[in-house]
Amino acid sequence: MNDKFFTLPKTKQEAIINAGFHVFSQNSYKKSPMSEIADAAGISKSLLFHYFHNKRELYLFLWDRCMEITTKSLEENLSFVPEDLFEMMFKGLKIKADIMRQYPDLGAFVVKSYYEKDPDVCEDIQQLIAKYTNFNKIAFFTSLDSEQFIPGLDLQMMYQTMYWASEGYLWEKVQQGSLTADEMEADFIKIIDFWKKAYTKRGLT
Amino acid sequence: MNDKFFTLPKTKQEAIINAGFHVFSQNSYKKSPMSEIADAAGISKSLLFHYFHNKRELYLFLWDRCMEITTKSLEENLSFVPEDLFEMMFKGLKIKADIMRQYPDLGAFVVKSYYEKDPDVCEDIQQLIAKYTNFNKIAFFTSLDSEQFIPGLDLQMMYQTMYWASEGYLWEKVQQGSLTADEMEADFIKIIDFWKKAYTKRGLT
DNA sequence: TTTGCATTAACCGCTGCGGTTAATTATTAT
DNA sequence: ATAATAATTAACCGCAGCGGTTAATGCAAA
Repeated sequence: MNDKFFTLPKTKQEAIINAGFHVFSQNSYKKSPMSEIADAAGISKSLLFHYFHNKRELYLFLWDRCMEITTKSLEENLSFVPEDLFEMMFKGLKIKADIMRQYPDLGAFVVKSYYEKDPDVCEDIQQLIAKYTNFNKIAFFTSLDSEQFIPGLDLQMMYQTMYWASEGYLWEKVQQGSLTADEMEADFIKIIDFWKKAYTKRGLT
Repeated sequence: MNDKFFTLPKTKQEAIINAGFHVFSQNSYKKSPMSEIADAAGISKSLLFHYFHNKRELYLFLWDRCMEITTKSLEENLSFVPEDLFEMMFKGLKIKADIMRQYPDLGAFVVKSYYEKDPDVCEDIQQLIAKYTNFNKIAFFTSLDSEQFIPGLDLQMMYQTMYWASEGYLWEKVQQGSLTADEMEADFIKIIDFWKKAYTKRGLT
């Protein structure tokens, strides 16, 4: 790729990146036109080809940025890991919200590219994916077998359903196209509070 | 459309329908080629155009079938509505599983077409959607303010998170492409059992 | 063998794609 | 002011793939 891309003002760089995330997350690789990305970024197609020599290069670059963005965010925010599961969960979702604030379609892009079949990029992605063990699993680092939960509760199932619920929530909001990170954070405070009350000993009454 | 379609053996009819659901659920309306649908159905493009005069017609027909399939399934399975919320929830998910068994991509097709923006079909879909108040809301018909739940529990939040979790579960499985209805049913038994234990008075201990 | 139907191959005009080239605009140096 | 240089785009190219049509096949019944 052309290094001049990095001399661009950060806002323009991110406009292009987000445009890429958006288009590639909505369509398959093959059916994601460079022209559409350029339009979404507010530049001409020619200029986009000036920075990235071809579509493949842009796509792979975007994937690389994904990893960079998320790992960096994790490093910054998980310098210390909360003991409490709910704290942990909330922190994880907050990180996700923060990323989403800046890169609204990054999450969808990751998922889409994860299942991309196009032979032009498929192998490269699969190769890079190995490193990208995402932060959904961080909760496992936290101790689960604590005294705080109501006795007899299936803790693994508890975590599983909580995870599914947050995914379902996100999916609903994304589909509606109305996911602001602020709203998300506010909702998750309520949701996690509900779980805490329902699942821990001193939660209710 | 050409009525000869209905004289086809049911298996072939459903092959075409499922092919349509599949392609239209993976791509936007505009980027869903008829040729791809024909291939997936195992027939030639010409023959597909013989049964459906144009793409729009096929698309609208598929939407119509969606409504038909789901409403019919609801009528058959909800002749009586269980009082218990968890029974209700399980029954709803079982219905969804049954449909998915026969039409694996129906659900995804509905969602995709719900948010379809193409002016060729957008208005028609939006018009038809009004009637299609889906069965996710049926749980509301069941009495929630029962004595069975542990006191102080936010029942609306409980239902909401349960709903999100089932959506998240389904999404995960669909993305993995590994959604067998049997596995799904077995999982839901376990999941709902967990909720029942956690949320009702006589659940644990 | 012929009729009639199911099915497809081949085709058509056109759009939109990835990518290039030449021209235009904006910026800087002199 | 002007020349030189860089940023940006309009116009273009060859081609693939689209929706849809037409003419040709295969094939069973009469």
